[in-house]
Amino acid sequence: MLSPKYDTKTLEPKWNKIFQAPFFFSSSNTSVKKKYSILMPPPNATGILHSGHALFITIQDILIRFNRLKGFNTIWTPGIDHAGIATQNIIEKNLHKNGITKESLGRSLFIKKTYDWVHAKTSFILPQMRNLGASANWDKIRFTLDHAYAATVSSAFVSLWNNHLIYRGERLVNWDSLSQTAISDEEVSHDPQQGTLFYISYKIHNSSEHITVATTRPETIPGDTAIAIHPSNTHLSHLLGKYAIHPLWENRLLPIIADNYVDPKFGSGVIKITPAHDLLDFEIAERHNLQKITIFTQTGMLNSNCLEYSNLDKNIARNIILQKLQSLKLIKKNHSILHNVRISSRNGSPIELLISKQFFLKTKDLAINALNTVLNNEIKIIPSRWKKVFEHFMTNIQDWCISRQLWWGHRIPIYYKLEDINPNNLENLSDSKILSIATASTENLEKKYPLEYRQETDVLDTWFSSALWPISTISYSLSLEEILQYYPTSVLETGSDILFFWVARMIMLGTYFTKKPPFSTIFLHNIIRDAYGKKISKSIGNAIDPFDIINGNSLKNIQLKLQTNSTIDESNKILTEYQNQFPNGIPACGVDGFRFGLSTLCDKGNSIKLNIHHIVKHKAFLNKIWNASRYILCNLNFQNISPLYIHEAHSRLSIEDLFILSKLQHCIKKVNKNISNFQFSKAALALQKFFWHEFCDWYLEISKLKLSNMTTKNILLKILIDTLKLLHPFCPFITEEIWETIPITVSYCSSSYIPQFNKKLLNPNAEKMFALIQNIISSIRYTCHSYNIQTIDKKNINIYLTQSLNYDLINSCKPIISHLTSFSNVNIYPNLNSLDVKTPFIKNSNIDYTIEIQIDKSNIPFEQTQLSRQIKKINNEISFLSNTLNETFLSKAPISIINKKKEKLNKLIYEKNIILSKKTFLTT
RNA sequence: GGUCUUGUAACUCAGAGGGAGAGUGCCACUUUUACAAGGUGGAAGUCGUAGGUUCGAGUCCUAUCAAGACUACCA
Repeated sequence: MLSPKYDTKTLEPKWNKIFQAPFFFSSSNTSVKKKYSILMPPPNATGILHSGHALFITIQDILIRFNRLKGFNTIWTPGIDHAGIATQNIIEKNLHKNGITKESLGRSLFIKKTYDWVHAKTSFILPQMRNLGASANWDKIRFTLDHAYAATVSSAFVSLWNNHLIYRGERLVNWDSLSQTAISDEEVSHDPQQGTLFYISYKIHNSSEHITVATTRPETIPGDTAIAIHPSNTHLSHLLGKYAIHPLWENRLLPIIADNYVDPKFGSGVIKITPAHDLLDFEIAERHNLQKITIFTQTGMLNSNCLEYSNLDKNIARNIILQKLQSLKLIKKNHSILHNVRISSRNGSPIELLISKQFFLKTKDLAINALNTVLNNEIKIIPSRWKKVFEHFMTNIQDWCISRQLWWGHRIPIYYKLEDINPNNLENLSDSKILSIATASTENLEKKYPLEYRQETDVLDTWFSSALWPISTISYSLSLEEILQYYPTSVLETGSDILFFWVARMIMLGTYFTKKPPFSTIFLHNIIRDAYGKKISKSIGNAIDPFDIINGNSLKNIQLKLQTNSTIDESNKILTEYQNQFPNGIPACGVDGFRFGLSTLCDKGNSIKLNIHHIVKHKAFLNKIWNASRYILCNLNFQNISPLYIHEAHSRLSIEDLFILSKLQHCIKKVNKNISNFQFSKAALALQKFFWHEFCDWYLEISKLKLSNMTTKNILLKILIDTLKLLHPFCPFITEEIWETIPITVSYCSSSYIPQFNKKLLNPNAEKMFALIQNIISSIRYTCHSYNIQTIDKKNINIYLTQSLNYDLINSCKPIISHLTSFSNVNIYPNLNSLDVKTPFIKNSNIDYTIEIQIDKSNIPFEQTQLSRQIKKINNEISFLSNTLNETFLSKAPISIINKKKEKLNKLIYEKNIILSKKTFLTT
C-alpha cells in the first residue's frame, strides 16, 4: 500500500539501492534484440556535478529508458575524462601551496599523486550521477587514462603517424604561459578588453622624415623586423624600399614594405611587423622573407634577444619601453581602444603566439570525410541549424596541434633513437633530423631498450583521447567484431559548446579508423542558464546546484554557499530573489521532480532557463500521480481484476470510458513521437495534460460514481499502468514505487514494455460527445459563479437541447452532470418547447443547449447587465464576421471556409436571438 | 565584419495561412474522505516595429529594431 504522503527522501534512496544491483541495466552482447546505444560524455576528472551534467543525464536517461521499454538492447557507456590541463593545474596549485614544484617531485610521483587525487574526486561525482537515476552500463565505466584506453590511444597515434597524418614541426602556436603549454586554436577565446593604442614615430634611415606606427603592444617592439603600409597608400609609398630606424636600437634597420593586409584607415595606416608573435605578421614575414625574432620565453618573460630588456616580465618590460620611448619623445599620441584579446578558455590567461616544435594532426582530408557524413545525412544533426555551423568549421579547419607540454596525459608514443644524439638536445634538432630518428610504437621502446631509445616527453591533447571515445569505450575488452556490433552508436547527445572540441573530432577519427561515422544522430541540447537567462558563471555565482533542488536547502545554507562563491553585491541580489520566491527555503523536489521539471524546460528555445520555481510547480504533478494512484489502488478489489481486454468490449463501454481510452491513445502517440524527435518538453507536457487534466479531472472524478463497475476499475488500472510506463523514462523512482504496489504487475516498471498505440481505441465521436458534456458542465459552473449561486442553493437545473443531439446519451450522463456541478436534480429535455417562463430562472444559452437554473428569487437588474454584456460581445463578433464575408472573399475563398464562416454567423445570430428574448422576458 | 537563432499574456513557451493557446503568476470562490503540492471560475495579448504578397497574415516575403549564439579580425 502506498504511504499517504509522497516522500522522495525515503523512496528514492530505496530504489537507488535496488538499481545498483549488477543485473540492472546491463546489456547483453548476445542479445538478438536491436541495439540502442549512447556514448555518455565523460565529465572532467576535476568536476563536481553541476546542472549541465544533470541535464545531459536526464536527457540521455530518458532516451535510454524509453528505448529499453521499447524492447531495445540498450547500451550507455559512462566514464571520466582525465582533463589534462585542468587537472594538472589544480594539482600543481595544491603542490605550490606546500612549497613543492612538480619538478622536485618528479614525473612518475607527480602522476601517481594526480591519479590518487582523481580517484578521490571521481568517487564523489560518479555516485552522484547514479543517484540521478542514470541507468547506464556502470559495469563498463571508462577512464580516459587507464591502460586499456591508453592502448587504443597509442595504436591510433601510431597508425596516424605511419600514414603521415601526424607530423612534428616548428610552427607558430598558441602558448599558454600560465600552464606553460601549447594549446589548440579551439581552446583560445577572444575577450573584448579596453586597451591603449600608441602612435610611435620612427625615423627614416638617411632621411629627415618620420613614419608613425600605431600599436597596442609596445612590449613587442624588440621583436619587430619590418614596417608595413598598404600598397595603395600614396602618402607613404615613396618610403617603400627604404628603412626605418628601430626606436630602441638605432643600429637595427626595419625595411618598409607594402602588404594588402594593412588597413590604411586604421590607426596611422602603418603597422609594425612582429613575425614571431602574431599570426598575420608571420604570414607577411613569409611573403616578404623577413627575419623572425622570438622575444618571449615560455613563462612570459622577455628573452635574451631583447638585450637590456631581457629577463623582464612582459608587463614590466612594457612600461619600461614606454618610458624609454617617452623620454625619446617618440610617442606622438595615444587613445584608448576596445580590442579583442586572445585568452585561454581554460584559465583566462592571455595567449601569446610562440614559434615552437609541436605535433600536428593533418585535418584537411579527415575533415572532408567527416563533413561528407553530415552532408549526405549519414549523420543527422538536430537541431538542423548546427549543420551549417559544422560545415563552416569543417571547411575552415586548420591542422590540430595535439602535443601538450604537460605530464598529466597520454605520453606521445614516439621514440627517438639515441645513437650519436645527445638526449638532452632533442629540442634543437631540425624537423628532418627528428623524422629520421623518430619511431612511433605501441610498445614502450624506452622501457625495453633504455639505452637506445628515449620517449617523447610531451603528452597528447586531452581531446585527442576524447576523440577516440566511441572506439575506446567499445573496444575496451572486446574483439573487433564485437566493436562493430556496437559501432556506430545510435545517438550522440551533448551541448553545442563542444561541437568542435569533441563531436567533430570524434567524427573525423571515428570515420577514419572504422570507415563508418561513430553515430547516426547528434542531438545538441541547449545550454543551461539561470532563471533570468544569464550565463551560468563562477564569477557571478549564479550556478545552481541540482542537489539544492533535489534535496531542498535552507536559505541559510544557500547564503553560505553564495558568500563563498560570489561577490557581496551579486550574492545579496541572488539571495533576495531566493527570499522572495522561497521564504522557507527551496523545497525538496526529489530526483524525479527535478528530472520531470527539467524535461518540461527542454524545448526549442535558445537556452534552458533553470527556474527553480518552475521545477517546484511541476513536481506537484508527481504528487498528483501519487494521490491518484492511492485512490485507484485503495478502491480496487484485485481478486476480481482480470487482464484488460478492453477493446473487445466496446459495446459495454460508457461515453467517458471511450473518451479516456481515446485520449490515452493520443497521449501514447505524442509521447512516442516527441521523445523520438527530442522534444522532451512536449512529451512531458502531453503526459501531464492527459493524466492530470483529462484523466484525474474528469474520468477519475466520474469513476467515484461507478466504483462497483468492473469495467471502470479495469480502465482505471489500465490508465494507471500505461501512464506509469510512459512516465518512467522521466521519473524512474516514483513509477517503480507505484508499480511495486500494484498487485497484478510483475518485475519492474523499467523492464516492462511501453504501451502501444492502438488505433481501434481512437474514438473521435466519443471525444466530441464527451466534449459536449464537459461544455455543459463548464457553462453550468460558470453561470453559478457569475450569479454567485451557493452550493446549498444548487437544487434544480433544466437542460434543453436545441438540436438533434443524442438525447439518450446526454440523458444518461445526468448523474455525471449532477456529480460534477453539485445540482441535486438535473432534468434534460430534448427540445426547447418546455422552457419555463414563470418561475425565476437563470438561463445560459448557446446553439446546442439552454440551461435553466432555478433560484428562489431573481436579481433582475444584475441579470440584465449580464445579458447586455453578452449581447455587446456577440454583436462585435457578428459585425466582424459579416465584414469578412464580402464579395471578394465569397468569390475567392475555398467553399469549406465560406461554409464554416456562414455556419458560425448563423450560430451567433441564433444565440443573440435567445439572449434577446430572455431580455425581453425579464423586462416584461 | 560574416553566419545563424529568437522576439506571442507579468514569466516560461506552444501555435507555421482561415478571428489567440497552455502552464506558472494574479483575482475571486472553495477545506467535498486520492490530492490545499488540491478543486472551480475569471481577468489578462496592436503576436517587436514598418511595409509587401493574399479574399484573408503570429504564420509567407522585404526592411528595420532588440536580444542571444557561433565565427573571423581589430596592428
